[in-house]
Amino acid sequence: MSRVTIADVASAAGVSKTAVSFAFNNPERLGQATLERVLGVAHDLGYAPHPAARALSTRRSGTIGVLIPQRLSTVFANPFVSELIQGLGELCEEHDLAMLLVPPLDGSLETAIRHASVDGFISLGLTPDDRALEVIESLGTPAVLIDSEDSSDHPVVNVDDAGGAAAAANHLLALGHRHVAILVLPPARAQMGYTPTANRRLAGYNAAIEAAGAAPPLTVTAGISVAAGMRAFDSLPNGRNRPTGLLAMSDMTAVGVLSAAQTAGLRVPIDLSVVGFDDLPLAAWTNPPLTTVRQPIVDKGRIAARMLIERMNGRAVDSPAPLKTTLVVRASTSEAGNPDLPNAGR
Amino acid sequence: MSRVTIADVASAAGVSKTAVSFAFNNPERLGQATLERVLGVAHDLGYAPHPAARALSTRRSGTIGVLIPQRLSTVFANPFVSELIQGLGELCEEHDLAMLLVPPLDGSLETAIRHASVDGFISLGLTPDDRALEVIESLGTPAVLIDSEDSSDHPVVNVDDAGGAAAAANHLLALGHRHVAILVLPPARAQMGYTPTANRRLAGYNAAIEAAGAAPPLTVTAGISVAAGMRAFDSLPNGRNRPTGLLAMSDMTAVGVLSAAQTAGLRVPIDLSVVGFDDLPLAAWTNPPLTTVRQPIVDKGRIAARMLIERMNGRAVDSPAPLKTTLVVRASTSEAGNPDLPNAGR
DNA sequence: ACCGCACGATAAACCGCTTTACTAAAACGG
DNA sequence: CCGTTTTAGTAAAGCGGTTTATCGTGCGGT
Repeated sequence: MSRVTIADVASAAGVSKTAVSFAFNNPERLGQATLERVLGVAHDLGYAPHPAARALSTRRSGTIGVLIPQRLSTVFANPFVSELIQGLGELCEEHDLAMLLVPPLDGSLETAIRHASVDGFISLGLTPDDRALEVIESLGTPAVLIDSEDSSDHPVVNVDDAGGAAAAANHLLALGHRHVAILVLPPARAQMGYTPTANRRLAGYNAAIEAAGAAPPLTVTAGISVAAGMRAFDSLPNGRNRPTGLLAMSDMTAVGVLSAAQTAGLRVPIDLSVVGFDDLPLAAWTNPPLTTVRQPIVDKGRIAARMLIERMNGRAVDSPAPLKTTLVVRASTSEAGNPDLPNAGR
Repeated sequence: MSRVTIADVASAAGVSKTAVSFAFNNPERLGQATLERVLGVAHDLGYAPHPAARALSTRRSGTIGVLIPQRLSTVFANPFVSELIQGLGELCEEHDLAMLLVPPLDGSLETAIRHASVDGFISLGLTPDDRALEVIESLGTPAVLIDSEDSSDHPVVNVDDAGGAAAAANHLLALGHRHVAILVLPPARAQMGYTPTANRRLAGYNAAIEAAGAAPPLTVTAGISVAAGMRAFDSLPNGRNRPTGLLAMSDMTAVGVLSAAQTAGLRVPIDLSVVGFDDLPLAAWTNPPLTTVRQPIVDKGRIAARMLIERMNGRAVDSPAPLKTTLVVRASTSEAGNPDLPNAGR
């Protein structure tokens, strides 16, 4: 019942293990006749080299690891990750690589990293000083960071978060909104500051608002989920103090706001304008369709994977310029209503 | 620069490799003093056993493989997979397992399977006679099938597709729809028949329609994507031959229909009722919110993972009864309009 | 007839860890 | 005080491949 090994093939074909190995990895070193015979026997026996043995001896696993900063069930609730994986996946398939999801192992991403048999890591949203990255460093495994800060150690692929955020804020400001609230992303991992991404977006929002001379915005922390968006909406001040425009750092959060606002009896966008971030596919189908900042998530994955593969092949790469973000105006934003009119009740 | 190995730790601690190994895997076989010393040295050196070496020698990789029947970019465009991964992920984290995504390797799932270093496989939507499963068989790796047919070889976790489909069809019929079309899922892999899932749902729809004595439904093949849904809608007969009710086998397809129908000037649900399948989270936010058949996707993942882990530990498990599906009525369905009235144009 | 050289194939070391004997020393029982 | 367990630790044999260095052989050249 046990797996057919290289020795089985060798003896069945009447050659040495070396010959079998060469048949697969170095065919030109074998005579035509034996090559075919070995390959034939191997195929008949259904032989395939044991991945772990191969990995041990070649020091290559043919796998890239994707560091999941939180529990899989929370991270995969955000379609952002799916998009990213589509991009990463494209390159993986192109290069015959498998993809290992690496979530924290009993709470520790560091130990998970140590246990992962991969040739390279993609990290999502970790600050360059995260302990996890030190471990990767000490392992000598190449890595590419997505949504991080420029770091001397690893190349980073980012988008123009600040620019996108500013565009979103300016959009609301141009529509006459003067009372705006920001829904800021929580830290990726416990007891750390905002993620680099959140910081840049926050800066972008604030800069635009300040430049317009509007009131400093209210900021509320809201996770990346519909439920978090609903909670965030509910925690907003009510009545005439309620902001007329909301800047969410994630489409999922924005969807939650949409939903909570409407069940509270508000009309979107008439009573409340909301703009998201990401432009996930679902942003086009929400009710109303979501105005949001588009970032090229799939590209991000593609580019990061391409860079990682380069690094895995020993070539140096440097971080590309931040990818463009663009505001996509749909139907969740409109002119600010007259704040003196009574709003629909809650 | 090279990785710190067990020999390094051994010599640094003045013991044998065996002792170091015992320190981690068999602590009780070491004296208190040496145990602590070894552990200390190992920690200081940042030692972690090489995963491949460990896997080779223990014949365990601490990883489960998820067979992706198509390209990652197409499969992950369907939030269904994200949900499933959330379920699988919960159990993986609980049992300290990593998760390897295994898409076809140059077009062949079989070779991808051979190259995957995993302790077990989860398969999505493969028929029990798929060649891929034979390979798994020959490897002696345990597997659990999701959305397949009962098979003597592997346990299967399914939902009550037929029941759900019948409920959906009956819903439309009860609303007076007599002219209904079915959007059936395409085969999972080239040159194969419908997926087991598609077959069961089709049977459920047809049984209900037949029982109601309604006209045999038009069936159109439509992939699981918004674009496919849009195409499917466009391919429908126009004018008074256009069905008044649509049964989609996936929420994504249904969303595409929603969108295409509305841009064609139809009002949903007045001119066209559509019901999806899955009850993905996004079904609640579409415009209008989608009537759909709910299946417990996350549970499916959880249960499948639990079963696989049991099997990996040598215990036999048998397939559970199909999980319940329930119709969730939202706003994309309503009474059939009078077919004699002119419909809004296309 | 001899030398040198491709060519084809192989033996053996190695990758880094686990685990099965096996041994030396210490504890124990009578 | 001696034989018998226990305890603490080790040497060495795998696990299943890859790869370097080596070895026959048949062949062309002079």
